[in-house]
Amino acid sequence: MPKKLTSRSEDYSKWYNELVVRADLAENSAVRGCMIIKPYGYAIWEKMKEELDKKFKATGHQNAYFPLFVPKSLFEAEEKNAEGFAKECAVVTHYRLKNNPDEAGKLMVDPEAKLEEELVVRPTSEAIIWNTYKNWIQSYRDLPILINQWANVVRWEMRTRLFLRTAEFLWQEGHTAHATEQEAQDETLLINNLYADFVENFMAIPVIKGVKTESERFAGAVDTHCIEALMQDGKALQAGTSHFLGQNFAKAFDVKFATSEGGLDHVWATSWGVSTRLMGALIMTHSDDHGLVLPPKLAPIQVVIVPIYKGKEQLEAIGQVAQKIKKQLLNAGVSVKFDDRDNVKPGFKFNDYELKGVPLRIAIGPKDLEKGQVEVARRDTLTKSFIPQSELIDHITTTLADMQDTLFENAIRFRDEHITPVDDFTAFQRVLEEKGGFIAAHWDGTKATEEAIKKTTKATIRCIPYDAQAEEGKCVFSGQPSTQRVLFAKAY
RNA sequence: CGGGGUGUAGCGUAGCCCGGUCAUCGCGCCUGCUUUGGGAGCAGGAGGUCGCAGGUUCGAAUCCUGCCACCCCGACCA
Repeated sequence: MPKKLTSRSEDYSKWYNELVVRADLAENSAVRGCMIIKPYGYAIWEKMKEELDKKFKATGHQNAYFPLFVPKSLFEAEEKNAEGFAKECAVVTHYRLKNNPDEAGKLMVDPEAKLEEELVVRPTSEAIIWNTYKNWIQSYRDLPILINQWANVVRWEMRTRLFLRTAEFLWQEGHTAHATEQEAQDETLLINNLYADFVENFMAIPVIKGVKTESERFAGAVDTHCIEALMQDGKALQAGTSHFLGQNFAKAFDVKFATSEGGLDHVWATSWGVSTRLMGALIMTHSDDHGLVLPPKLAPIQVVIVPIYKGKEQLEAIGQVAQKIKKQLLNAGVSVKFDDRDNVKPGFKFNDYELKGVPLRIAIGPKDLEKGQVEVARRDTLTKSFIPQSELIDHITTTLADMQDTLFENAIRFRDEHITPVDDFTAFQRVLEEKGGFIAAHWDGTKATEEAIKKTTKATIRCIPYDAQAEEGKCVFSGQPSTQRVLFAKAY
């Protein structure tokens, strides 16, 4: 755990924000609660998009795009969904500005240009998409529809935080329509497992797969499946969700299809999404006091080559070797940058690439040229070693693979050490206060208990894990009988 | 919307209690030379309506009033 994160959450907050800014990932925009994702940060997002897209397509999904604006009447069609998001909607009411007659050079909203019907800026796209699906679906032959869209959405949150909760954020949202309940249930599970696979094996962030309780469920869903991650400060982060929507939206938007048996039925639906929030998870899972640590699979730059030289002649000699190495690495499928900038010193570059989380750094100086070696530094362990140039490519590829595994293993170890089984409420509060992390405790299954625990401890039920084992016990709060443990935590 | 805090150069800050050559310092930026194996050194330089608007005073970054913005803690949330 980074040493700057050891005391109060306030320090963590400061550390996190500073890290984000200094690692050149993002900054706050002039627009309240919005975020400017800088090129280096966006490159990471693009790597994530690319990998997710591959997975979606491999499972039969297609990309499409739907409008940013949702007419209010459509938005309110599915009552629970509308109610759940109503408090955080940006709304377009006018379509024109005009010159302000009272103040030269200033504009005002033209009262003549009031929209007949307000447009909601999508906080999520179920409404506009289901209104469209209505026209696309007549027969069971039109099903399933398996569509994903990459988009921005707006949720007017009270308090925002870079990557974790911004007023506008980027995400993908999948919206599928199926002929049978079973098929929709299978889809929900398929995607939640796909998310888990992506987050664990690509981002090296361990997650717990599970189902949300009723009060944590997506507005309008029958069931919400999720993946929950644990951050270094002991708080949980919902990293992705996959919802089984039942026939709620089909009924709200009157989407019926002719079944193969000649009947008429409402279609079954799912929706699912992950967002730029995952980048927040990335930062808070792997980073240390030296900056970001990126798992090699999603690092935009996997290897950086830094020359150490005096004068042009040395730079040229080193440059030749560096270019050769660069070419070999590129051929081996490794992304490389040769940083021959002359206006900053090597020490500056070392620190800069550590801050940016570049997995491996190769330094080449005159001494190395003589010995036919290079210095290789590893970001995660901050260790250095000298490698003969002849063995370099092998060394790099195996080390990158090893880093990916090691980061994941370390994160799993941390996570597992922070899952604490607890059987009485005093211990519950103490563990939450002193240690943080997940608490595995019995729960009587009632909303009232969940509410009461949240009120007294700020901890919520993160999920009922898929792999929760049947076990007789008593609710940690009410003492009522319970059949399995659920996971509690303070969450972002 | 409740409670607390902060607004001084691109960023981070000193000064405010106790009004008067106080607009301080660091980072960054520009120019030049020297540097380059872990965030360079020296010299010179540019950059400010002290959040905004009133008020008190001979005089306000400093005191008073109002407003605005941001941050933190609650409620809400991917």
